[in-house]
Amino acid sequence: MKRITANGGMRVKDFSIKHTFESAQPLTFHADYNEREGTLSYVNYDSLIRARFSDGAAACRISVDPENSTKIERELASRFRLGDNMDRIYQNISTDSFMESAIRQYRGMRITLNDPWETTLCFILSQYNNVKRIRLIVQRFIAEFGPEIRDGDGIAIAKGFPTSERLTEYSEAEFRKAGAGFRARYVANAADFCTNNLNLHKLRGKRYPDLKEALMEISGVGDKVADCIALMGYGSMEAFPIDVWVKRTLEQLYFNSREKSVKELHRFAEERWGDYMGYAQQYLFHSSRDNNLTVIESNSIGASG
DNA sequence: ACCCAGGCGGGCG
DNA sequence: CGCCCGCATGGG
Repeated sequence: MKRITANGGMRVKDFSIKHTFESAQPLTFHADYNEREGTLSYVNYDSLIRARFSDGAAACRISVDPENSTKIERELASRFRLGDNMDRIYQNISTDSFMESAIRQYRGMRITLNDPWETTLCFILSQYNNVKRIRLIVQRFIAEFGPEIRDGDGIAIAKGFPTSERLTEYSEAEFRKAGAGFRARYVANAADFCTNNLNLHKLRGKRYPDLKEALMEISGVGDKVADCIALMGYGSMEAFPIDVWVKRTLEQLYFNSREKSVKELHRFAEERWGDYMGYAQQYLFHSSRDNNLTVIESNSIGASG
């Protein structure tokens, strides 16, 4: 699955940087990806991670700076879950023609594994919001509240993701000015709570139900956001975040467009996709959203043209 | 102009 | 438990 080649690069089967980056995960909100060049850069804690990717039918080729290739490759392997057994995952979530075509269209899209606080902040900002604007706000947070990242000579090269501790030094009004809107209060509460009351790193290793319960103690983190944090901040594959897109799609595909409660949909997902429901959710979410956006765009082009 | 977005807390019955 | 409401703000 992962092979080290002679020049130090990696080849990874069933991995697509494009589909992963575009699937509205925390990385999407703050990383810088140039599709034409195949370059990705983002800050992980205090270091700037840069890599070049080329998606291919057989595998994705990844090359990094040989200087500290071991460290960067370890970070990429963790962040993109390069160790996942995609054959087994695809086999388990290919339950019907919709899932089969989603896998065909977005093959290689991975669930990412991100820092728990980074994930928490991103998804608090995501509520009742759209992807483009979430990205805008997250990037403002980094620019205005994030730490300066410096190279070996002390020269500033980037800004990093602001820790909860750092954010306690700013006020709700400042978060509002950065575009957080009504979520500004949740951000202020969460930053304080996760700095003084709840150590997110100590939740690692907790079972999914306990993890979710603990996360929901944070004001501004409800059922859906807690599932997002469990999935993308802790790697709990039993988490199945149900947002407006997933809800609509599940109802249309499997319930003849009849309204179902989130609780019923959770039960349905657990029964249908079991241990890999988190992955099933990401393919449902991304394919329904991406195809819908494509339709809207082509419609508006046709109407205005 | 109107509608929507990876929802949540709070108030109500 | 379920239902309903307000919420800030940029883009289609």
